[in-house]
Amino acid sequence: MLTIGELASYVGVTPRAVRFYHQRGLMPEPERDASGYRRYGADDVIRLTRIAALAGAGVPLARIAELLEAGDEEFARGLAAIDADVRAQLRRLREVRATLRELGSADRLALPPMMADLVVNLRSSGADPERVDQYRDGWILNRVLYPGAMDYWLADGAAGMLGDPSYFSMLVDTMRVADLDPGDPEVEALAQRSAAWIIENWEVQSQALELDQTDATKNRLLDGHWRSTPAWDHLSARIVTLLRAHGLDRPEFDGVPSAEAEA
Amino acid sequence: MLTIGELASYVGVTPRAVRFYHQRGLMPEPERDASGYRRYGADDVIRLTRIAALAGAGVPLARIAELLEAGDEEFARGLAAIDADVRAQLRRLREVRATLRELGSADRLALPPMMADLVVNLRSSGADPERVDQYRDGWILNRVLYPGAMDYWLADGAAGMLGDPSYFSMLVDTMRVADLDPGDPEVEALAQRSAAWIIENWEVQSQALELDQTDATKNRLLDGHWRSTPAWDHLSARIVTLLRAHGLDRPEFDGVPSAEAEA
DNA sequence: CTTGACCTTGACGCAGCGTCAAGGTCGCAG
DNA sequence: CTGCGACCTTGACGCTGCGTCAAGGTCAAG
Repeated sequence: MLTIGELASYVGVTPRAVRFYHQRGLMPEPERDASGYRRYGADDVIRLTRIAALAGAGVPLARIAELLEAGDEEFARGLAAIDADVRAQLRRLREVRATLRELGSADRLALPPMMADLVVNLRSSGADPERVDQYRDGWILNRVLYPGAMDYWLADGAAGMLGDPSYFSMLVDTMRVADLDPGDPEVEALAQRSAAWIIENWEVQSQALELDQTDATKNRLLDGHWRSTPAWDHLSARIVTLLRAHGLDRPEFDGVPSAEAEA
Repeated sequence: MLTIGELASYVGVTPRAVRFYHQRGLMPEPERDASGYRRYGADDVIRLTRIAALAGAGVPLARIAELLEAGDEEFARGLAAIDADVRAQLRRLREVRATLRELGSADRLALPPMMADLVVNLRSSGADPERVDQYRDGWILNRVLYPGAMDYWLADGAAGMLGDPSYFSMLVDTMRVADLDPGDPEVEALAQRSAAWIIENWEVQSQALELDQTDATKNRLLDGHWRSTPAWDHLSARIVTLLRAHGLDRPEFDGVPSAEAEA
């Protein structure tokens, strides 16, 4: 007759695991000797071996209990179900790996690759790192709040728009003017270029925004994120003004303080 | 400003998860409004998004905290470590799947395929199911107690021995005689055939047993497992006698009651 | 004013054991 | 005979990442 330690070591598990299996009803409690030690026989070795084989394959203990009592076909069906489970886990992990690769760096975290590329390029263009962080976070925010718009935008227009060198150069300039005086002529020049670019791409831009329910709370969050320097406030106010003068408007613009109110 | 439920739903997690992240220090506790509700802003949305992205990739929360504070290279190194981790999990799961396939049915559980095949064939040969169970369990026991012997045996001799039709026919007969009278001539005939077969394969058999330390406790377990009917007891006693008469012996034989003692 | 949907803190539950803690036992060496 | 170290016993807490009550307060709409 074996003690619990011997039993466990033969099968390759720990005594604690064996006691746990008793508690869960996977194995019957064996008889005790005079001093209260558990004493095991050949049957217990066999049963524990079968349990360990299933547990090692990742089968949940509750299911092991059923499987060991089940007939052969039921056993096979149970295993098939477990295999399907394992396959699902494998798929999950593979996706996770893909995600991890996509992440690659902090700038890629939570952003689709195309956006992330833009952020990375912007950073290496010598722009103020904190502004780049802010730009990146703005996209994250946008994506979370208006995922439909982002998807549409990426699928339909981004290849052309985000790859456009003139967009990138606008971006670099936008980063640069953040800390200038709002009245600086560079700010006004950038507002003109930006408005022109938006007008050119108006269709794609506004269509995208139709896909999600725009919502005052969300817009306030986005506005709040961008409103950080006087130059940027002025810039966005000017752009809105220019667009409206061109007959283009969006409900979202209402949150932006008008250039007139500033003065 | 957002409530915890809004924040959570935007990012796609539950309020409970957000509170948990606070507790673990992944996110700072935000300010409360007049009635004690947590109020969140854009920064919180961004941070939570980044957290959720990492958590969704299976990164342990403790590590997420470090990663979010880390610089870009450290971030990349951290991700590489996590990726290695995920790869290890993938390997594990793939092994598990292989094991599951190998299991296939209750008879294959905890047995190498070759043994399992034998058991399956034996079962379909019409042998008494309970005897087949006992035979199968005997192999499981053997494998657990003397794994070295099993490995050697399978690698070196099993292909020839276990595939041998005469071994299989012996096996079928062994199942059949279990409930006969020990004095039945069939039992004696089987003993003769079995002894002859063992003598023929003596080298492989005894070499295998040298690989593990044979141990009285283990042998008692094995003996106890087989000693179940008078006919089988007699059968094994006769086989041992015949082998010894041929000059072949093993320490393990000592546990088997001699045919003379029976009489 | 009443609902119903949120919010608050606090606590337990889940899987599968690992890991003390505090005490009793076994077997062997001195 | 006595120690000593390696076992055994039960009981209880710890780990991960939240889910899920419970018991109460709050908010917005009808």
